[in-house]
Amino acid sequence: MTDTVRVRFAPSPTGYLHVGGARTALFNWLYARRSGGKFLLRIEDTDKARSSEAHIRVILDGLAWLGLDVDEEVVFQGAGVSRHQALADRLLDEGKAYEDEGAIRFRMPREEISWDDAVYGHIRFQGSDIKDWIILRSDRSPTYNFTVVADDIEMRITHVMRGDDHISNTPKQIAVYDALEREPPTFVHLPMIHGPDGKRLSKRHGATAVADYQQSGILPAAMRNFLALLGWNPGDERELFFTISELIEAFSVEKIQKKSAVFDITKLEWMNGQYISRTTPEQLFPLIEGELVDAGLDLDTIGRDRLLRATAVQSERARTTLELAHRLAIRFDASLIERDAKANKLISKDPTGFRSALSAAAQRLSGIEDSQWEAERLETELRSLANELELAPGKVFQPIRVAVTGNTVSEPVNVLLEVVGKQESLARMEAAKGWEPTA
RNA sequence: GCCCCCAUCGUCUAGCGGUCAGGACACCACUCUUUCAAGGUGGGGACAGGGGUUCGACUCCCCUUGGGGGCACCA
Repeated sequence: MTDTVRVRFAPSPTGYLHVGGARTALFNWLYARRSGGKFLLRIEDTDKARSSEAHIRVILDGLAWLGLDVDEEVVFQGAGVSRHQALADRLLDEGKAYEDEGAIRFRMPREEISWDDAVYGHIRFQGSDIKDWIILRSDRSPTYNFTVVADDIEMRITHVMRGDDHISNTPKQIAVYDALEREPPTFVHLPMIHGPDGKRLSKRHGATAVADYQQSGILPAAMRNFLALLGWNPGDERELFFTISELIEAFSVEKIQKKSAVFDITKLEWMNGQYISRTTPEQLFPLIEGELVDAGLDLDTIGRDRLLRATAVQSERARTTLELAHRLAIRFDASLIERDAKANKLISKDPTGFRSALSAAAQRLSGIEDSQWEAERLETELRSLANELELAPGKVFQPIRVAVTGNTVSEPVNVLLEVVGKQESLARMEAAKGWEPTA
């Protein structure tokens, strides 16, 4: 089966997995899965000074997090040095390269070099515009453009899918394929990812590492979906892919964009919120458990049922799991309450009304049996209370919300009260009566 | 400086000679509501400019402009 598609992702271990690299890896992986081929990983560790075990680990972890599984043993470029040297010596012997101050320099052909790029179409360079370049340094270490070709041949790579910043390296590499008398692979150049200012995405734009997004509460499925749509579209108006198989099935090289794309975090977060709201509390909970413990919650005491119930309630309105965890923590630990500006405004606007609403509500709610403390009953009680007091429902509900959460934003108040529990809710309402109105 | 690539709403994009230039995020209204979010409805918002080709250009060609990338004994 020499026809089997073989693609590779070939990052250098620089310490983090850049989202651009992650997108390149994803496209390679999708292409391999779509075509029944193999997705390989090659670590470009020839620059010893920049490589380390930990850096390699980061790449492996990032790919694993995104769900991109590698089909064969990971290849380390550094392991092929003697092969690279032998190949360079061969070109030297054949007169296709020459010695220059101890290094071996490749003789670029003068004629036109071109290829049919799967994304950009026909691209041509004049060989005469490209200087002869070093393939083996004077210390006999091979250089990038040479090892890439040697290793892609060795790994029997059929499609080289990589960032379009490599377009101008391609003629050099094709010349090496020719010199080695090997057929070049199909080149599939991918447009770059830019920051909001149109410049190449870099650290000064903020988070650029996959791990940053992992830590800020982005789900891998959302990240995958978002990255897939950066420079590619399925050919119809779908934007949300809830299963990985849907993505694989929809993927096609023909729909890859030529224009670079701006990384829009707001849209990523929107998409993440879509995924979160469609994820079950059982699946969500393990993702926030660590955060809750860090926040000081005693999860055993709270109990799994209440935690899952609270997770379900919050999952509808959180855009990241970090936000989800924070909202949850507040519901189980009053000390985490931070009154926001709108809450303060509500209090200072009518301190007396705020307190009397709380008093009346507390009195009414304290009469509910512990076993009856559930959303439906709570709503009934509060509505009839508002009715008796001849107050708009919001005049009763909103002070409770503020007292219990410190915010003017939350799940429906009756649900909130159920989640927080009777004793705790009443305690919070009592405590809030002592809050000083601030301007 | 030289070489290469790119060009539709602010952003991601559909469009592959004849469309009211469509969708999504964001934004603004309205709606729903017990607040917010979500949801629903509606709105503003784009073919960089100039030449051709054609009965007819967002679409094809050329130029200009703009943007990006590359020109190492880095990867």
